[in-house]
Parts: sequence; C-alpha cells; structure tokens
Amino acid sequence: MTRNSPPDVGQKIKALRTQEKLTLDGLAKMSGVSKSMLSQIERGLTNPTLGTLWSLTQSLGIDIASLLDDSESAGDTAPEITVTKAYETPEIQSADGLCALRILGPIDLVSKTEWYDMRLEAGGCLDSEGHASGTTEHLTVLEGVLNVRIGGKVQTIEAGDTARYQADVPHKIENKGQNQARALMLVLAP
Amino acid sequence: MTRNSPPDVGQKIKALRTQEKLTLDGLAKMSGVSKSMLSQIERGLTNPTLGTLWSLTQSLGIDIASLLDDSESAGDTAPEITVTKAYETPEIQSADGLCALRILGPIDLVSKTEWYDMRLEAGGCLDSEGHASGTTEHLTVLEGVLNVRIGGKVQTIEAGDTARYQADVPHKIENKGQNQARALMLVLAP
DNA sequence: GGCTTTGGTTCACTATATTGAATTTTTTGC
DNA sequence: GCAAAAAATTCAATATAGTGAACCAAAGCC
Repeated sequence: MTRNSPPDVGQKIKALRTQEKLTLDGLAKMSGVSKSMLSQIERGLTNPTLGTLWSLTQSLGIDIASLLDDSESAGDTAPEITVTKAYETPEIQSADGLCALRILGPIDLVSKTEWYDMRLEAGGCLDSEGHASGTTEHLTVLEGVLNVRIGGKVQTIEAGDTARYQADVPHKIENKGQNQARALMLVLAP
Repeated sequence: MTRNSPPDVGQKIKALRTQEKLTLDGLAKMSGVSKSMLSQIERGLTNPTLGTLWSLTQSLGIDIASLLDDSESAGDTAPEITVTKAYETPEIQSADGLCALRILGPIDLVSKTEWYDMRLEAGGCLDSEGHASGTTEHLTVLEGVLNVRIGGKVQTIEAGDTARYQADVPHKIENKGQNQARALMLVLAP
C-alpha cells in the first residue's frame, strides 16, 4: 500500500523535538526557522519548503531522507525465524556443469543485495555480463584458488582472501587450479 | 562529509525525467506541477515545496525519500580489483575465545550491508543486542549445527540451511553440538 | 489572589513558490 | 538554407510559505 499524500513530517518533527527536550522556541533559534512556521509545520497546516525541512533536519541531527521515509517506526511483526533448508535452497548450474551457484538470499526480496555460495570445478568459469551501474561484487574464497578477470586486469584470490570490484562491466571468475574451489559471492546494488 | 545545503533534487529529477523519455510538458501534465515550476526546480533556482516534490516523485514512480538520499549515483571509478588478503581480514574474538568473526565486508563503507565468516567452537555462543530497527539477519550454516534463539523461539540450523530473522531485538546464536561450526552471517539494514 | 516566566498559537505583513501565457531556443522537416 | 514544430525558458500575476510581534494559556513563585 502506497501513500497518496506527502508523508506527515509534522508529527515526526514534533516527536523528534520533544524527544530532544527542545522547546518550539529553542529549535526555532538553532535552526533559523521561525517559531510560528515550526508550529504550523508540526500541526500539518502548511506545506513546508525543501529548504526549511533541511534546516530542521540539520538541527535535529537526522538525515532528511529518513524524515520522509515511510517505513513506519519498527514493523511490529512478531519475532519470526524462517528457515530455508539445504535441499530447498535454489541452485543454478552452468551448461558444462563445472559451476554451481546456490542462492542464499531470500527469493521474495526485490533486494539490492544478492549472495551466493559458489562452487567451481577445476577448469570451470563464471561469465557475467555487467549488472546495473554502480553495482559492486565481493568475492571471498573459502577453498581453492580463483582468478578474477575484469577489463584487462586479472587477480588471483586464494582461500580466505576477498576481492572487490565494480560489477557493472562484464567480468569473469575462473578456476585455473587442479581442485574444486568454493567461494562466497556478494552482489551489492547501489 | 555531510552536506551543508539541501540535496540537489533538480539534477536527479531531470535525470529521471529524461530517462523516462518524458518532456517537461509531459511530466508537468501528469504530475499537476506547472511546466515553469518544473523547469526552475530542475535548474535549482527555486526551493520547492514538499507537496510539489511529492507530486513529482509520484509521477516518476520513485520514493520521495530516495530522492533526497545522497548516495551518489555510481562512482565512475576505473575498473579496479582490490584484494583483502586472508591475514588482512579483520577478526573479532569473543572473550572466551569460542566465537570468532571475520569481517568480510569492506571497512571504509558506512554500509547498509555487513557480512561475516563466523566460527563457533562447541559450546560457544554469540550474543547480540538488537541492531537498528528493521534490520534483518541471514545465517547460512556451512559446517556443523547451530541454534538461533530470539524472543522465546529457538530454531536449529544444519549445514546448508539458512535462517532469516529480524535482528532489531536481542538474539543469540549457539553451538550446542560437539564439533566446531562455521557459518556465514549477513546483516541487512533497511 | 496576582505577578512572572515559559511554551504555544494567532495575526498582519513580507518574501517567494507557483502558475499560464508569451518568448526564446532547439529540433525536424523540406 | 528557411519554415514549422517541439521543447525549454522567461515574464507578470497570484497564491501561499515564512516571519516577527502580539496574544493566550498554563505553570511556578511570592
């Protein structure tokens, strides 16, 4: 469900102000926004300007984006633990069968974060097109040795090492060694 | 470094509009904001009202909070691979030495995403206070068996399984088994 | 009781965000 | 090249966000 009117910043600001034990006057002084304006904003009977909101958030020590963020104060969903069993975990295999990816992230999620348990047989490789601009990839090798190739560059990653790189251009992960390799791969969208 | 003036919404809006192949006129019509206003906002020579920003974000199909969010659109850093060697990877140990966390995420990053390679000796446990509201944790067991305890609930997680839960309340991860356990832990802020 | 102080709301005025029409600039066709 | 069309910018007028002072209400304090 999505809102059809601007978020009610008034309430939030008032809450924050009282939380800080600030008087209407006090916040007015330190933010440079007039007391009367503040009063009206808090009661929702005016339509504040980006500039004044900015001043207020600065004095309240919060991020302006978070002020407008409608993720209501703490979902009150009862503490729940959901378990994805090993056999339920989705797995992708490459055509040659040398590369397998187990998707560890939640499926439902239109997430900005994806992560995988990757297994590469000797000689296997994972070829990726570029993802969305700004995406970074983090590859931690758990067992074996891997090469990361991106643009002209190549890097060798051994067990325990982590490689980080921009994933918005084509890149390649190869297992040039004699043994199976296993790694954790994290893809972070901006 | 924090900004000392409101975020430049103009540029962002223009970028979004052109991305959608919308004309100034077009967006004006569908949002109800006048064409002239739009033009001025995009060029940053006015201080728009929360209301008008709301209308615009609605028509552009984005969240108003994200509009004000200053996570710059994609650094154009040249393709680089940075490697954190195993011995450079920061490791945290519990007082009793039964629990060790290797921090796999980048250090610099004031990231919304943190992840760890966790090792729990038999009998060891990791006690967490609640993180920021809305935070979720994803725990994939690589070896051994672990218990997750949160509120009154307990869940047993075996090798290959993944547990997901709200991490904004105190929670506990225990190794009740006879053998060392190893797991991957991901903490996602909202 | 009345006097003072403190936190908040209303009021009259000013500054400016917003508008619709006119104008300029850019694009597209011939 | 020049016209016609489309897109973006200026301009004068209006609505309203923002201000400071006056006003009201409640809480000390003598």
